[in-house]
Amino acid sequence: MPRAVEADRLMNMTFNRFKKEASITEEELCREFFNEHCRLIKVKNEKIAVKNLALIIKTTIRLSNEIGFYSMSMRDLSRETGLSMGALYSYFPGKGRLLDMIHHLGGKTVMRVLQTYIEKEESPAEKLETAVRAHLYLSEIMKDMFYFFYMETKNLNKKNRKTPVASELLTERVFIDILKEGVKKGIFKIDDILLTGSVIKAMLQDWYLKRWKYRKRRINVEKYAGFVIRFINKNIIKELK
Amino acid sequence: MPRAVEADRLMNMTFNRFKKEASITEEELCREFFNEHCRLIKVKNEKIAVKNLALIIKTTIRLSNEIGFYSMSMRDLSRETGLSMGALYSYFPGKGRLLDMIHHLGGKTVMRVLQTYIEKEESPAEKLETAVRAHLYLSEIMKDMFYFFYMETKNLNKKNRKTPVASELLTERVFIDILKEGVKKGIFKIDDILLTGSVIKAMLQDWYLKRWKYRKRRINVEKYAGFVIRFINKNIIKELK
DNA sequence: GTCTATAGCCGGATAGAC
DNA sequence: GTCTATCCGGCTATAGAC
Repeated sequence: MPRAVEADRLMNMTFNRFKKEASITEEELCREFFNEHCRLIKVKNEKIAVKNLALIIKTTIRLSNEIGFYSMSMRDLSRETGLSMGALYSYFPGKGRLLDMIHHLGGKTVMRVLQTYIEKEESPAEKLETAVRAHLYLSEIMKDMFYFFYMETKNLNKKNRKTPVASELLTERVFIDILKEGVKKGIFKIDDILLTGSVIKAMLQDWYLKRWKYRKRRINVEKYAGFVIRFINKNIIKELK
Repeated sequence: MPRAVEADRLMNMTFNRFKKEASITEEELCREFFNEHCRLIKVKNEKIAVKNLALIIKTTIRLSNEIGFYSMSMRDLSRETGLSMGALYSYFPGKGRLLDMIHHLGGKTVMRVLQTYIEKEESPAEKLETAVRAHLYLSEIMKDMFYFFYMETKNLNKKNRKTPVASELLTERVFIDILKEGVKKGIFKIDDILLTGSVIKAMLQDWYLKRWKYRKRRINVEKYAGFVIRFINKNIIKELK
């Protein structure tokens, strides 16, 4: 591949480019949230509702990540959002349901974005790199939400408790499918596809579970992505170099 | 290295061998717990205290892993242990302190065992394999406790909140030091030691954070350990094969 | 739509009998 | 050492005024 073309291709995958393209704005997500749950939301004015939902969701995630969802009282949420107790309850039916609703929103968003990006690529090697970068970049944009998802699963009600497990397996499957395709086409050589998929997922999760560590060490998401991709490739690319 | 000798060396590192050698019994840990905190424990008869502490700690970890420490009420703990509310409070000063005390015990145990095993080895390559296996095997023996540590950090009181962070960095450092030594001796070739250490840690943690996944797939700890070691080695051993 | 005030309940902790 | 009975503070959730 000519150097210029390769450089151009790689340019597509920078974090800034992804951020612009994906354009996952708080407002857009909250509008989706509002439309999906309008039956449960007493406030009917969309403009007001979306604005306050953004505030409520953002604050819930922040407080939960600081002290845990269960430790966060409705009074805390009221104080930090500036909305009264009564007002809060016109945006969701109860504390437990709020957690379920946020989880639901997040799960949908992640899979949608991931799939969109992977479908663009042709070769398994490119698909893999794209999937790794898309996952890492997405978790960088929505880092608080990713952390929140991971830590606050036990507080979900029984009906939704399986959602994170399913979501874990679903994103892992995306990687496993790419690996399988690569092996089939003779591009990858892999001893254990299932375990390779697992550790890829583990490395991706580490990025948002140990944010404090990587921030302190001044490692940005692009550097981490590059490292992870090379680390994986050493194990799966036939005759590297 | 002759085949028989290598086989013999590897024999030392099977999970069963480790389990026997390390001999980390519940009772021994609880005796340590009792001696360390006897000032706070009202029950003075060691035999009774150790027996009930074992019950309390085990039940606390089980319930916390099911529904979260914060969701677990003292009444739940009373019901599940068969001890009355009053009795529970003669074993620890309060719910919050119980959490701190269990964390303290666990952190100490992990580092002690890890260090003991690593010190036995000579070459960096052997040290690395031993460290990986010791960490995985230990987390297999104490899997509930490891999971508990990871998930229940936000509920610690402020004074102890830094303990898990410190512990994360401490065990990571063990691996980074081994990597550095290997590079210095010309055995390893590593682009980024810090990041390599990070992803090693991430792969080790995945073992106890996703127990359900690996159990379902019938992957045992030895298979996982072997895979992880090969995965790492492909990235750090000079001129493999 | 948002507020204040309050109902009603649950959970941590303890006193004191055995 | 362990139990039962009870206190009390803080929590979620709602009623009703504005």
